[in-house]
Amino acid sequence: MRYWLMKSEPEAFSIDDLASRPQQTELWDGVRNYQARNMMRDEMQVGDLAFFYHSNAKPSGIAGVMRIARTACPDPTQFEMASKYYDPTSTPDAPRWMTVEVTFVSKCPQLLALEQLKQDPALSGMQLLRKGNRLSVMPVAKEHWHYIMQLIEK
DNA sequence: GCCAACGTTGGC
DNA sequence: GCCAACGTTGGC
Repeated sequence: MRYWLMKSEPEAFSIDDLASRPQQTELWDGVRNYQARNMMRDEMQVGDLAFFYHSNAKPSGIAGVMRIARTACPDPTQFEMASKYYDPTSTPDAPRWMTVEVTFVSKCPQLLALEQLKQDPALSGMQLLRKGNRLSVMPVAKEHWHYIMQLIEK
C-alpha cells in the first residue's frame, strides 16, 4: 500500500469533476513526463491512495483523496490526432505513455492550501514542497500522508 | 503575465 | 556527448 500525490489544473479537471463522473472514476490521461509515467506504469497498485492536488489554482493545494482503481494501461489520448496530448511518435504496438484509472474517495471540507503546507514544520522535506519541483505525479511518505489526513479531518 | 526551474530537441 | 535554444510547469 503506497501513497501518492497527483496534480491537475482544476480548470481542466477538478476534484468536483471527478466526483461527478459516472462511477466517480476517470482515466488520469495527459501525463507527458517520463518520471511521472514510470511511477504510474511501474509502481502504482490498485488500492493505493493519492491526494488530488489542484495546481495553477487560486489557491493551489490538496483538494481531495482518490484511490487507484486500475493499474497502468496505454493513455488513449496519445493516439488521438485531435487531442492536445497527441503524440505522433507513439504507436499502439509500442505505446509511449501510460496512465492509471482513479476513483473519487473524498473531497476536503476546505482546500488544504500550499501556503499552509509550506508553513508546517512536520511537512518539511516533502517532495511537493521542494524548490523547482514540477513533477505531476509523486510519492508521499506514509508519515506525511497520515499527518495531512489528520489536517484534512480537523 | 512574469519568470525560475526544469525537460527536451537537435546541430555539431 | 555537449550544450544552446526552446518549450513547459506552476507559483506568485
